[in-house]
Amino acid sequence: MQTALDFDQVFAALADATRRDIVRRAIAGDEGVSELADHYPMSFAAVQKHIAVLERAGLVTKHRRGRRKVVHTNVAALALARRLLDRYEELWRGRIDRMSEIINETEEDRQ
Amino acid sequence: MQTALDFDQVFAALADATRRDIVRRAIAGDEGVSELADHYPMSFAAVQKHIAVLERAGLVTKHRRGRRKVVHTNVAALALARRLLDRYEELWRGRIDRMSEIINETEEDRQ
DNA sequence: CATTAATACAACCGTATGGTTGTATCAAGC
DNA sequence: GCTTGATACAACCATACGGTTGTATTAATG
Repeated sequence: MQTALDFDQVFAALADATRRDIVRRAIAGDEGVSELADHYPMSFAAVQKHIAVLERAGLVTKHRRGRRKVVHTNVAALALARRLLDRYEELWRGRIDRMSEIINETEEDRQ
Repeated sequence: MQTALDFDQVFAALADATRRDIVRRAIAGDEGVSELADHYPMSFAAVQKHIAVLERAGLVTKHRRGRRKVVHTNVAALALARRLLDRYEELWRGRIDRMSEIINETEEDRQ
């Protein structure tokens, strides 16, 4: 059920084009691991590992659906990552007064 | 002058707490490399390398200011990263019709 | 219940990453 | 123009990462 979201893991997971593409495809949430794997020019096991990275980061989840395991993007995790970037921008625009208090590595945020 | 923004590099750069903290501090844009380095429990060279990673990703720039080189966050790059996440969320909310056309790895976006 | 499609996991390999120390360059200031 | 504060860069090390192949587990289905 994923505890605290770890920005290190989230951003590291997003730092790979294949994984971002998996995230995008898994938004639809209708493909299993091997179906996803078919889209990429690498082994099934490699894609499986990519999905595992995304899963550990909390960006996707797997749900058994018949004999497959369907991969589903966790939009909440994406939203949290986006909000961190938002706050940097707000900081820049000067909307926030006390810099130090706001972003003290919000690693302890819960989703 | 930084050409195309590479999401791999941007997200990889953000996948480290020290670097995110540097990004945050460099929003103020008033600290040089060694001043930044003082905040972290690692060698000056290590921080220098972190800044180099951020610079290569286009997230910060350095400008000579007196005898120091002041580090300055490039908010535009942050905004582009945020926009990618935005689009995933929009995709999820079903606001966009033809999935395939929209996010085909927008790596070729210019800033 | 035996088969087999689908997924998981382990071992391995080359390269990248994050840190270190040491040396070199650069530009202010005396 | 020499000194020195500030930054850059190279070499090195341990560990993590992205890929491979091979084997094991799981659970629908005939």
